[in-house]
Amino acid sequence: MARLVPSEKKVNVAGSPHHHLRQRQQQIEEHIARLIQSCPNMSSLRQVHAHLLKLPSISSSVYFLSKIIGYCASSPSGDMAYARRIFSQIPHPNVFSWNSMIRGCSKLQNLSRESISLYKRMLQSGSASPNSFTIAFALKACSLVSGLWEGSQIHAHVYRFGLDSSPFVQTGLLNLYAKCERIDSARSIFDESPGKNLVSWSAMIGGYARVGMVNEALDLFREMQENGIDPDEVTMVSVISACARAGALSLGRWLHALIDRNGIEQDMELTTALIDMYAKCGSIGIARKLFDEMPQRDTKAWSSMIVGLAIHGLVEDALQLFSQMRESKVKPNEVTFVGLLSACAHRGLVSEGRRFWSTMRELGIEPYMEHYGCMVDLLCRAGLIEEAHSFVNAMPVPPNPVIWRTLLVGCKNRRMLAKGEAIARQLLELEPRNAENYVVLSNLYAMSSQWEKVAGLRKTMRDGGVRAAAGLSCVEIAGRLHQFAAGGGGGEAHPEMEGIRAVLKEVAERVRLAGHRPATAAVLHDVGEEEKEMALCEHSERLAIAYGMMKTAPPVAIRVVKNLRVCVDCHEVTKIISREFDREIVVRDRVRFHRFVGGVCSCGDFW
DNA sequence: TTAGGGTTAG
Repeated sequence: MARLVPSEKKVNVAGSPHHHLRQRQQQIEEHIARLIQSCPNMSSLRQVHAHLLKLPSISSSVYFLSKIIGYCASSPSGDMAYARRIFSQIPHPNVFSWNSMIRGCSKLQNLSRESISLYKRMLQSGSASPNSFTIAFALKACSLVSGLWEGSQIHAHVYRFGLDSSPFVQTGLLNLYAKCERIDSARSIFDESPGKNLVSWSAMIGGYARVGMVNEALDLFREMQENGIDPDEVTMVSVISACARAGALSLGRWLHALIDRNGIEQDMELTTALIDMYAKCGSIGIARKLFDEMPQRDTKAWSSMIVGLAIHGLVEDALQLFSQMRESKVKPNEVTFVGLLSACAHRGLVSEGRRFWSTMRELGIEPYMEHYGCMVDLLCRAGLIEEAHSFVNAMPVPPNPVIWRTLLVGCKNRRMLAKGEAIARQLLELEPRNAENYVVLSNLYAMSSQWEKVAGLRKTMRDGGVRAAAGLSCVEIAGRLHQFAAGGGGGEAHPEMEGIRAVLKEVAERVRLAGHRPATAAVLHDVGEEEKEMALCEHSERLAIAYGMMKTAPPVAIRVVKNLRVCVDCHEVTKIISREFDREIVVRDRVRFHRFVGGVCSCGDFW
């Protein structure tokens, strides 16, 4: 179109030849834009491109070529390789051409790096100055790859180019810092934004939810409404997922009611978040109902339901759901297989697990650390420690601490002292500051009555300033979360501790009469048997359960969320409580659910 | 041509 463009020096007066020329040019541009936008897919775009190439005055126009790049960048079927070829033919790209390239690459995880380097090239070339679009797209790319360093540089450019007042730029920066877990920086951007809108509030709430700052997310959600801003489906996804993490069922139910009351659209993302929330808060039945009623389900919807069933020990249902997923032609992804493999591990289904491993490879899904972790866990739980160890040694990527710790736990459970020590050496070399590693090894020593080694480990931890994480359990009573720390300690004691101790005493007596003998080996302290029994009785979940017994009556279920795994003794005792006191007790530990009814646990004592 | 959202081993 270059030949059609009038010289800037000439005056563009209405009625003059230049004015007509300009009008004609606009008509052509609009026609081309419509033609490109109406393309249903890439092949028809290619046809349009080929057709227009016959007109040399148009085919070399920056406007026309940029429109084609814009199509590739925004259409779901867009082909960025095609866009790249066209872009390379533009000698002097304008800001729109650069933006389209940066945008197209920023939308795809595997091209995010290219998006950032295009942004750098744009600055170096000096052919165009970035505008708010450029910055928004480049920041998006940085947030996708957690590129904090590159993002900070763009943050500096924002001031240099005077773009700091753009709400799109502000939200882009907020989101970048939130995705890079720099939540304080994100909050500063948020606090300093003069025109907060629904998008910025939602981005901040989502940032808190993602890093597990659940209370902050929920507080901000309330504050947003107090500021007269109504949440939409995107905001709700963030608060619902915060509830899922916290295990806050009644709050989650209240939010679900709010969605219905406000007529917020329940799209696929929101329904999936609700399914995940109900599953993680112990109401797997409601989760399943929501799933069954979905008009359409994508990979994430299927995966979240499979994972939900798996953490509830409903392994057969999870596997059956996977068959249905295959029948419905929805493609499983990496996460689906994490769910399936962990389901198999929790039920000891070794051959099924191996089969899924092969299926995954056949579908062209390359296993990553989580999948290896599941396989090691699967083999260890089935007692195949040697095979698990060989599997780890044959991994094409270096095993991470989780993998070694899984193996170590396997050794501990089978009381394999020598092998456990050897693995612990590798683990502690890789991760010397994680208290959990010492605790597992210490338990292995305690189970083998190696008290001197237990004492030695405790000294190493003390000298190195490594502190074990406190066991914490929450129980929700009338919509409020009450937290308990192991031993009743860890800060301020609960105001009703006296009553709780009385319940615990009664529980201990009934449990003893039921013939239970405490499994004291789970206690790592080098102390007498009686003290060990005492220590067990004050594990955080026992305090939480006792409080639940105190404050509620059957048939209300006692729902406990714990930050660590349940120990063998607590598991046994909770089974007995559920029978002797006729209480339904649902415990979510760090990994999965245990539902105790009538003296039986849903995990089948395999966890 | 712009911003915010759902599933992931122990």
